[in-house]
Amino acid sequence: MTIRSLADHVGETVTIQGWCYAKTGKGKLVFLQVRDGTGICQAVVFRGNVEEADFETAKSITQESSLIVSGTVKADPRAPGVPGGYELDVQRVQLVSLAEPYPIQPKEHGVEFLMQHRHLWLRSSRQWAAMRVRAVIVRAIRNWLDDHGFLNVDTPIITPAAAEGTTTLFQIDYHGEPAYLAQTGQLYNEANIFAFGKVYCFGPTFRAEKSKTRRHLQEFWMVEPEIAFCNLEQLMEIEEQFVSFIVQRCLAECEPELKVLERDTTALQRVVPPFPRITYDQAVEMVNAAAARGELVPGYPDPVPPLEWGDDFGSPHETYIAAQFDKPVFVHHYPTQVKAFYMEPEPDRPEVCRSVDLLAPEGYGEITGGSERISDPDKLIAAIRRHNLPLAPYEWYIDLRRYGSVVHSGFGLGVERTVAWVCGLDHVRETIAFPRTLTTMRP
RNA sequence: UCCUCGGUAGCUCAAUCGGCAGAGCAUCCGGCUGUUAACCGGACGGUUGUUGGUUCGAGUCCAACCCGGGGAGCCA
Repeated sequence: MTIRSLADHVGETVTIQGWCYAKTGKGKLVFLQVRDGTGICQAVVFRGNVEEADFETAKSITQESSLIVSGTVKADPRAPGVPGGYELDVQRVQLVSLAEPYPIQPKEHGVEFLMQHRHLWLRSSRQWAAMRVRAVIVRAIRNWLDDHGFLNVDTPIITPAAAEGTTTLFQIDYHGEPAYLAQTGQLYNEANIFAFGKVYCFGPTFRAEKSKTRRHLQEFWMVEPEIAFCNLEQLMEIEEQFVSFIVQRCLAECEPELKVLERDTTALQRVVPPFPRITYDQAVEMVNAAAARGELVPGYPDPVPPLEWGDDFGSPHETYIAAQFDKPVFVHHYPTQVKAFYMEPEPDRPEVCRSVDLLAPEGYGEITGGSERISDPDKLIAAIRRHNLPLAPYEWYIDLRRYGSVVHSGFGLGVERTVAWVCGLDHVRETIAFPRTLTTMRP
């Protein structure tokens, strides 16, 4: 019997095993908020309805003590909880283990304190809700890809030097040879599509960036689909279907969780195809027009900074652009010089490339980044040289263009940013059970 | 790396001009039949991040360092 399904058992006598989330009392009444992992339910212990010993037990129970309660399920609009509206009229209370004084109280705490108690903080309702939404998002990701002909082929986490500069890579010792934790599985994905057509990898990735913002973790999860016989326009169609499915699945399955998180779901209901598409050129114009008017960036104290054509967007630019739309927005055809070497330049305008980022609304930033990949071996070799990268480590990658090359595209979606956006959380550290931030590795 | 804000009781915070270290919550004891972060009464609780300096006197002023929050750059 789970609290999640309490509504289906009104009038029945049920047993719940869980933990005491909170307790209040009033003389001959004790109200226990009981958690069982699926929700929170109020258990009402009235002195006249239980054995004297059980009433004394209920009175003595401390926050987070483990317990087993039996009682009759009653619908009562006064009953708090998740989903709420139902409570237990208790007949039996059994203490399993009395908890020592619990450090986390149902009130405001500082970030540092909560992070030090992450192993306990996870029990709090908002953290519980976010982890459950994350699990639904992960399942939706896999379901959609599996149902649309993508084969899950995971890529290595230990990788040799990519030669793109190792400052943002975590180095490890590979039997005497330096190796690095993967930042992406994309190059391997490109090998895999030639064997399987459509693939995705899904796993943790690592960035040793000195980033200390609400959007950054040192270790984060990314799903990277890659598709053979797919150009940039087709890629955007796939992305909008994929992202919309994820969001709609959360709306369908996570109503209690989103309520706990106090998420305004009307913004999420709008997330259906098609998403608006603008070019980098148009985005620069928008930004510079706003800068000329001295417009403020939502959430920032400063006006929109102006931009030179050819510069990559900063966070304030992305936030401003995304705020002009009430859905995620595609920005495509970035300058070739600011993007990775493997992105296909536009044939009749090589200063821009066939790349696309998807910016989430409400300041959650870039949630996907993708592109059409260079499919001609000579163009790829030229691009590698232009970026001053050594050819030797990329020989296998160039090979992919030598043996049956095709137009192909792919993208990566950051799980934590997606969870933060869907949940309306203001920091990605709350979207993963044990976040690795610039300053926190414990617990 | 840079900018910015902060560090006082287990937690969240206060302390006026540099002049006795204070509350609420939590915990413990007592009371209450509808509580929602309950309420009422009582008790317990301090190396003011560290080191040095100025001063009759420093939580408060100065210097250096440590730790944390927010942001920039970079990125998903």
